[in-house]
Amino acid sequence: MAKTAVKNKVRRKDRILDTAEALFARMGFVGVSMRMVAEGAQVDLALASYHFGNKRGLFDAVLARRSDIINEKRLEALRDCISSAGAAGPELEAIVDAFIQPLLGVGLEKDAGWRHYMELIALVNSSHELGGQAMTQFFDPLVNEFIQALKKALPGAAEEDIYWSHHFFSGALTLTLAQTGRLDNLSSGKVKSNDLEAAYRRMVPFVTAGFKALCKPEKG
Amino acid sequence: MAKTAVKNKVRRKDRILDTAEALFARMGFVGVSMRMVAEGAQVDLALASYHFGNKRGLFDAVLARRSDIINEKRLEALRDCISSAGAAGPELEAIVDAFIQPLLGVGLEKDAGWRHYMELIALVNSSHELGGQAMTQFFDPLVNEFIQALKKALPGAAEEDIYWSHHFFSGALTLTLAQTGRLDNLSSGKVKSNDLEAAYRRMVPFVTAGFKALCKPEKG
DNA sequence: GTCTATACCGTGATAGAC
DNA sequence: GTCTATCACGGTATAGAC
Repeated sequence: MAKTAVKNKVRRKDRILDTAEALFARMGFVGVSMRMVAEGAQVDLALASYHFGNKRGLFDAVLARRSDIINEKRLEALRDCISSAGAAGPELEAIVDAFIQPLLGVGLEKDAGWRHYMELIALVNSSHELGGQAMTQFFDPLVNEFIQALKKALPGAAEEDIYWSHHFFSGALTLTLAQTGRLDNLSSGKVKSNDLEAAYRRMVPFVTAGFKALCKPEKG
Repeated sequence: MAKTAVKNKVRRKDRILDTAEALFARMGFVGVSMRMVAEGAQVDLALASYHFGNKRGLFDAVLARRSDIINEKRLEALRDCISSAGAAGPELEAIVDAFIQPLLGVGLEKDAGWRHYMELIALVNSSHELGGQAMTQFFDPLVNEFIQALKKALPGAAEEDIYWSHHFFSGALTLTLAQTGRLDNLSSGKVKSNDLEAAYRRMVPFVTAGFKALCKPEKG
């Protein structure tokens, strides 16, 4: 039937995206071949090029698919904490929470697709080549919304201090998303780098205190 | 002369390392070919394999060369702040400073070689593939020294909290080392991601406050 | 939309001359 | 130590049948 054909078509396209996501996360853009993607997705080699134009088009499609989803959730969380706060705006801690809760606090890491996506974001954010381009494109429209809320919650703070604080926040978050296991080695197994719930609980107070210490009202 | 021959030999080996460092930093391990390294170093293709065994050997040699240098400086800074402190040990802030000052506070970014190396470390630390392996190998012996000092400066704190705090610290630091320009875009040019001195000044109070907020003495 | 087949080029590695 | 030459393989991309 037509229904089945359409369903099948979608399935293949999504299978290609899923496979590419997992491979890009583990081996980076250049480390992945179109052959590997096709094989993993159990699809013909030419099909990925047909759907996404070329390898870079596939890569961007992988990034865009879940950034749309996650940014919507984060924006919703931000709007929620703004609307439930008074006229003075939400507390700093609530803003910090809204930024990471949709990523770290909902068990996404149990889903293999999301886990691969998180690893990929970690890689991209720290890449001198892609970090200033792809992250700006896919995430910074959302980050700007958070920056506005942070400015309100930190009255009198220098803009530069807010941007740097958010940068440190971003570094802590994305390294966490990478789940490299380094922390397991370092702590002789006492801490698990894939325990995102534990990271989430601790990142909120850590980062909130950092913002408060750095973003004090300007003198004069 | 023999002198010149040896000098030339060393020069070539170092040229290979310098070129590989720059290329690995920008394109990652798989993104770089031995041919690109040879061409950049103006050296024959087979020479890199001769000196370093294979591509992975070259990569490890690149990582090891400067990690030895930088870790020695950091250890020296740590020992200095320990010996100038009293029996109670150094302040938390001094330990945090010792960890990043040799990297961020001495103008290393003006040297192209060091800049490439910093970009490379950023990439490796966030890589699910390499982060839990190469970083453990090349940096964690040093990190363990710092963890010991942190434990003394944060009496009664849970070990897990100290490890997580250091992890957030590491994320903030390595994203800074990447110098991706994302911060420039986000702030409309008000903040420059390659201004490591500005990052250094701000990271110390940010991270110190984070440690203090998270690593409080355990109850009961 | 899907697949077969293939063009064409770059890859890491090494054997062997000098 | 250095270089030439070469191997066997895997890379992206696409033309064209169905």
